[in-house]
This record gives sequence, C-alpha cells and structure tokens, in this order.
Amino acid sequence: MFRALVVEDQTLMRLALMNEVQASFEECIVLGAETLNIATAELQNNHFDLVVIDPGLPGFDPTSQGDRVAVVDKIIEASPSAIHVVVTGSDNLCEADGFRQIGAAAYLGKTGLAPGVFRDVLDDISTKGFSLRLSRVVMTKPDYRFSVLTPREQEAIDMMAHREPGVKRKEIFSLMADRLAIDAGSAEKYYKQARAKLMRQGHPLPRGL
Amino acid sequence: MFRALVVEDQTLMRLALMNEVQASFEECIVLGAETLNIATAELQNNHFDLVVIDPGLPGFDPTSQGDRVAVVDKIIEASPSAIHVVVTGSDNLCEADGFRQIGAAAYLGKTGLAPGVFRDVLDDISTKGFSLRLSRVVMTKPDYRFSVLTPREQEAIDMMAHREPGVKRKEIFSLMADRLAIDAGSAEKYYKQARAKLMRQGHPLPRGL
DNA sequence: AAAAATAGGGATGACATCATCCCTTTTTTG
DNA sequence: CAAAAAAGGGATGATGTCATCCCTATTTTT
Repeated sequence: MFRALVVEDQTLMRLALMNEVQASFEECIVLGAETLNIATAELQNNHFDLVVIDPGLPGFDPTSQGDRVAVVDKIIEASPSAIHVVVTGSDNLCEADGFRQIGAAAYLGKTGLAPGVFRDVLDDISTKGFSLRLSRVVMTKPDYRFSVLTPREQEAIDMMAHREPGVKRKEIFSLMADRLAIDAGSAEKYYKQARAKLMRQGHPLPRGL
Repeated sequence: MFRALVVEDQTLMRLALMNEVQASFEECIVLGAETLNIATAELQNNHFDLVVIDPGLPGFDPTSQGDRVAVVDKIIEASPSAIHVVVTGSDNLCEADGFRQIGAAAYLGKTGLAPGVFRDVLDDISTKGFSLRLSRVVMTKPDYRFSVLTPREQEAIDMMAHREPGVKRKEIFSLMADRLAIDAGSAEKYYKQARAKLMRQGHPLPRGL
C-alpha cells in the first residue's frame, strides 16, 4: 500500500494536495500534517513512500532561507527512502537548486499547479529523476463554475471554453474523450447537455459557447 | 442567480475557494481569475454579488503593503455593491483593519481556513457586518485519507479520529448526524463500514479506532 | 445483574451520474 | 452542391453512493 504525507499549513491547499496525490495512485493512504511537529512525529513512527512539503510552516520565518531549508532538510533526513516534493508559493530557481542538492525530487510553484499536474510531476521524477515547475501565469480567461452542472458537464464546458479560435469542436470532443477515457460521442453528449442546462436557466454563456 | 468571483493565483487554492463558495449557495455561478487583469475585465462587464481576493497576485510585490492594498482597492472600486472577502496566507491584525477601512467585509488567514468555514464567514458578515479569522494552528494529529473509502465513510473516520478521550462514540454519531443532516444510525453504519473496509485490507487504523 | 455501548454483519430502495447509442434538423465549410 | 460540422433532442443500462432499517453477539458501565 502506497503511503504519502503532505506537510502544508494551509488547510484547503493541504486537502487539495492530498487529493492530487490520491488521484495519482490507485490505492493509497495519504496523511496530512499542518505542522512540522505533527509531520516529524509521523515520520518517526511510520514509513512513507512520498512526502510533499511546503517549507513555509507556522513557527518559521517564511522569508528566512535558512528556516526553509531547515524544514525540508529535517523531513528528508527523517525519511531518507521517500520521494520528496517541495511545493511553495514563493518559488525561484535558486531555491530549487538548493533543495535539489539536499535530496528533493521535485520543486513546484503553487501558481500553475493545477489538478492533474502532480501526476505529470511523478512521471518526470521516475523518468528524469527531478521535476521543476516554476510558477507561471497561464490563464487568459476566467474559469466558470456552475452549480447546476455535474462534474462531467462542467469539464466539457471548461474544455470548450478554452478552445483556441479555429479549432473545431469535434477536435475538443476527441481531446476530451482521450483525457477522460470515454467515447467522443459521450463527450459531445455531455457538452450538449451542459449547454442546454445553462440555456434553459437563461445563463449568459462564456464566449466560445 | 448568485454570482461570485474568486481572484487567486494559486490554482488549487482558487479551485478550493470556488468550491467553498459553491457549497455556501444553493444555485450560483462562480468565476475564477488568476490575475488582476482577468478579474478587472470581468468586473467591468458583469455584476457580482461576492468577490474573494488574495492580494498576493502575480506582478505585485507580496511584501509591499502598498501593492496589496492597491489590488484590493481596485477590485472594491470596480464592484462597489459586492461583498468583498480578503483571503491571505500572510495575515495580520493590522492589515485586517486596513482592508476593513477600505470596505472589505471579511479578512481570512489561509491557515485554519477549512472546508465549511466559509459558510460561517458569510453568516458573520450578514449578522455582524464583518468577519475576522486570523491564521491559527488547530491540528494536533494528522488527517488520514484512504482511497478505498467513500466520502461519507471518510468523514465518519475523520470525526471519530478526532474524538476527545472520554467522549462516547454514540455522541460522535449524533454529532455526525447533525452535521450531515442524516440519521445517527446511518452515521454509525458508515463508520462501521469504513472500519470494516480498512481492517479487511489490513490497514493500521489511526489511534482511537 | 441489568443497562448501555460497541462490534459486526445483511438487505433495501432512492437517486444521480456515467457512458452509450440512437435520432433529426440546421449551419458551415470545402 | 455535397459533405462535414454542429445544434438539439430521447432512451437506456450499469454503477455507486446515500440513507434507512433490521439483526445478533460481545464488551463495558452503572
């Protein structure tokens, strides 16, 4: 059974990261720790295959490079056989190198760290040994979220809304089919159903229909 | 139809906040913006009832108090009729006062901002006019997350794991029943089912069973 | 010893989502 | 024009979760 630990003080982010880890493994146990104390206690008593760390923890100065390295270093030394992924909001190349030198397998900026990216990061690690994803701004339009839509319908709307001009809808349906491992016809159906729901409720649809 | 906008650069956090907003309203549309540019473009073209803002956006100095105020101020001026909630990782009482004075209805620290808290914040706003929740460390034990459990089962395990010594399980079942608006017997069933699943797979259960 | 709490199951219907396949009409494109 | 793309529906079964009610031992309290 794959065991992972997520060390992050921001609750919503911790839960989101735990979700990402869970989504990356068939069967697994994921623990979440808010503080270094909780984390070290767990690391002493149990074995972990993967540890995700945000170095900006309570009780440490987030601007002090020494504090940040100390946090990560302590965790790495307490779990030498695990894969260590550093996640931070204030990322930079210099710090990435530093963490890499003390044994981290990945360094990720929080901006641009979207659902699904974590899986890619793990692929990077197993193929190249290290994964570096610095923060970068990607969005040009906002994301829409409608409470009336099912997850599948929401995804269909999302992908269609981000369609580049000139790209046919059919192509989006194929893409969606690939990503969700379903039939292209089903993807089309979800999109149409979603669209119909929004129209029925008189919603102003995002541009691109 | 209730319309909300979440302005936050960290993708996972933005999605989590959008979820929190959605969970707080029956029917709603929630937009997510990664940058101030996207946000202001939306604010110009559409009306919003609620705007959630993280002042630490790309292109601004997160350590500069002036930059942070400028971001929030620009958004508030662009949507004077909306409720404005400021969410930040580096929160302090002084900044909270500052944002309150320019019209924010809530100031929330990211640490301790857990699922469900947002609803309470909105209650605070409508009753007291302002909600202040500074970051604070709450956890003493880690959270466990098992991929084999359904959400209900996971919640049952969560709540039981955080049971104070001396508290009877029956009481937890009642509490769970209250919080989920279900029967106490059902809550008990979920817990037992979850426990059975974990035992069957040979998982070392968290202390407190 | 009696009462309450806990452990451990089985069976059930309601319900929503997922995924598929089918159909027609209109619009756009080559 | 002909063909492809798109809009707009209806019907279907599989599946999983939710929520409930039922049952019997065993253990712990009182």
